[in-house]
Formats: sequence, structure tokens, C-alpha cells
Amino acid sequence: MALGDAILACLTERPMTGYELAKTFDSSIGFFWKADHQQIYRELSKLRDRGYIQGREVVQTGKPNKLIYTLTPEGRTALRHWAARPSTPPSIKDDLLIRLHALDSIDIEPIRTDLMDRLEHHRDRHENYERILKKRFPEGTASDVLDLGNLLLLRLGARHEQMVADFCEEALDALSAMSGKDKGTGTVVPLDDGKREKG
Amino acid sequence: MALGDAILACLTERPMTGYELAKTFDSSIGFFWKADHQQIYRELSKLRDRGYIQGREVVQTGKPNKLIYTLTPEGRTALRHWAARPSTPPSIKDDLLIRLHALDSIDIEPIRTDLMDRLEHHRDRHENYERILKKRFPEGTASDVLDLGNLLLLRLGARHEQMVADFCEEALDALSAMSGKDKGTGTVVPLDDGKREKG
DNA sequence: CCGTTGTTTACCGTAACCGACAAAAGTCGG
DNA sequence: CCGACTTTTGTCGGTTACGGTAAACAACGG
Repeated sequence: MALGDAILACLTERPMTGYELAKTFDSSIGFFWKADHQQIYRELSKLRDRGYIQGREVVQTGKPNKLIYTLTPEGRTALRHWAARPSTPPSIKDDLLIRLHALDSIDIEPIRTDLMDRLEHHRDRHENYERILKKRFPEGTASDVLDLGNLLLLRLGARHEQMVADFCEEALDALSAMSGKDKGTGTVVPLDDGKREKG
Repeated sequence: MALGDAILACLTERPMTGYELAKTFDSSIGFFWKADHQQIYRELSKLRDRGYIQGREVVQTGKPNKLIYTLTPEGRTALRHWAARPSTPPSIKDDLLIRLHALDSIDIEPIRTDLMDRLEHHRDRHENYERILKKRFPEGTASDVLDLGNLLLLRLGARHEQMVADFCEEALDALSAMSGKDKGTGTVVPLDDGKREKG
């Protein structure tokens, strides 16, 4: 039940509606944790059933009434209990790694373009993190505990993206060097046989 | 269907039984991708249904008969098709990050011990990667494409663990500096109220 | 009039996770 | 020698998580 706890964590900042939470999960923590609005609404119902959050209905004319969710004391305690448990180190689970593992059985050109796309992607994200860091923490230091958490988060994000970007570059270089060495020895059969999986 | 493709990728090396695959997912790719034997067996059935792999039954006296799975040409093609598609950059999804995001609403001591545990964990894994790297690639270079993939994999793993380990250290330092600053201002209510969630 | 923003909910499918069971042989303790 | 436990090889069922499509329904913009 990690998504539920993520939501509880978000609600410690301020009460929010499901819609706002969904947008939050599209920006700040969303960099680390993806969740679309359906998941969030479902999780909110569960949390409400458990008494961890409380929804205050705000009548709106025109739009459907919105539900502003607030953490209950039980919710706070539950979050603290959860946070007091040891975290489980996640695995990387990047498709790219599987491709690399079977590098000799697949086509290299698509991997190259993929690596280039990924390089760009991770560089963008890295820049984004650095930008936010410079704006929110120009001194590089945090004043209180809440800020410290966010500073650390951003730093981890930045480093992670940097690391992966560097890796992509290195992989591209290595592939170039390699394809210079054994040109034509691999599987160079073209892939476009018309049949594509829909999944 | 990423697990299925991971299995196909493993079977490019050599034909294997479900049991062997499960052990493989406990060591080499298992560093990046976790899957227990039940998941693997079910995925194997699916792959067989689709004609991507073929099981050859080997009668054993004593033990139950084992099924050695081999990639079919269709399986190879499917894998190549899959590998030719762009990969999706995964999100980090580490519980620790959620804890950090709500750092001012939780207890800091458990986080410290957690960070210390994680530091040790990631250092161990880092050493492990470096050990394997030194053993398999003492020159730091790969001879063929298959080796290149594995070399890159190991390097990414090593860097990742290093990065996270560094982060843990930094976080611990920052927490120490912070707790020196605002001692006693946070929530210092003890957590042991006896009630623990079972989940 | 059609598309987008705001807000929430419903249904359905797949993927992943987790715990138990089965069956037969090998190993260890008493 | 009997029982308990582990290894090897699988199967079954349940729950959580994830993802997509879409349906309400009003207002606002072009």
C-alpha cells in the first residue's frame, strides 16, 4: 500500500481534492512516482474507508461538487507508523536493461535511437531538477525539516538523471566502437516484415 | 508484458527450465528485475501458448519431469520486435522518497536507521557489482556484442548503487546537521502505542 | 457547435505480488 | 526406520496495482 501512503504524505502539506492530488502526482512527487487520477480516486476511497482521511464536500454550481480531503489524526498516526518501518529498496526495472542483456539477439540500430532518445529525456529532466533547485534552494541549504526533505529529493532526482544520462552516452560510445569492430557479423536482417503485435 | 520479454531475453543465452529461470532471476538480471518462480511459470505458460517458446519434457527418475524451454523462431522475432520499440523510462518509486517528502510529519530516528541500513545495502551491492566487473571484465572492455551488453549492465548497476549510497550518506549528514539546529521542535512523541498495522 | 478545463466516478482488463499446495526423492536427527 | 525438512518442479487462487476508455455535467473559448 505504498500509493496510499504517498497520498497521505502529500496531504500533510495541505488538504487537497482528488483532482489537485492528480496534478501533484503529475509534477512534484510525480517525478518519482507515477499515478493517474483513477488510481488516486480509488485509493482515496480506500483511505476514507479506513478513516485516514476525511472528505469535506464543497458545493459548486456548474462543476460537480468537489471533495477536499484532510488527514485525520488516525491518518497521521498511520503515516508515522508506516514511515517508521524500514523501506524496501526497489529494483531498477528498466526495459532498456533487458534489451542490453540480449544485445546480441536484437537489432542494434533501434537501440541506438532509443538510447539517444533516452539521453535527451534524462538530460531534460536533469536540467529541470537543477532549475528547480536553483530557484528553491539558491544557497544549497534548507532552513527547516520540511525543506530539507524536498531539497534531498530534488538532489537525488538530479543525480539519478545525470547518472542515467551519462550511462546512455557511454553505451552509445561503446556501441559505436563495437559496430566499427564487427560490422556485418550480427543479425542484420531487416525487421519490417509487416507483422506487428498490437500489445 | 515486460516480464515475458525478460524471460525471452534470458532464453536467448541458452534453453532453461522454469526452475533455472527462477534462479537466474535471483542473481544476474534479478539485480534489476525481481520475479518469483510462480510468476515465471505462469509467464512461461503464456509464452508457450503464443508459440514463442517450446517446452521439451525431460523425464527424470525421482524428481518430477522437467520442461526445458527453448526459444522458437517466432519467439526470437517477437523479442526483436519488442526490442525495436522505444523503451519507457521508469520512475524511481522508492518508499524512502515518500518519507523524505513528508519529513516534517514523521519521526526522524527511524528514518536515520533506515538510511543507515540502506547505505549498507547499497554499498554491499556496489561492491558486488565491482567484484563481478573485475572478475568478468578485468580489462574494462568487452570483446563481442553479448559481452558488451553485460558489461554495460554491470556498470549501470554499479553506478546506481554508488549514487544511492552517496545519497544516503548525504541525507544522514544533512539530518544530523538539522537535528542539531532545531532539537526538540519537531514531533518527538514516542510511537510505541502498541497498535501496529498488520499490512 | 465543438473542444477544452474542471471534477468525480465506473467498468474492465492485464500485470504484478503473495501465499499455499503437490509430489517425489534426498538428507538429517533421533 | 520414522518423521521432518529441503530440493526440484510445477499449479492454483486471491489481492493489489496499474492502465485505458469513457461517462456524467457545467462553463468557457473560438
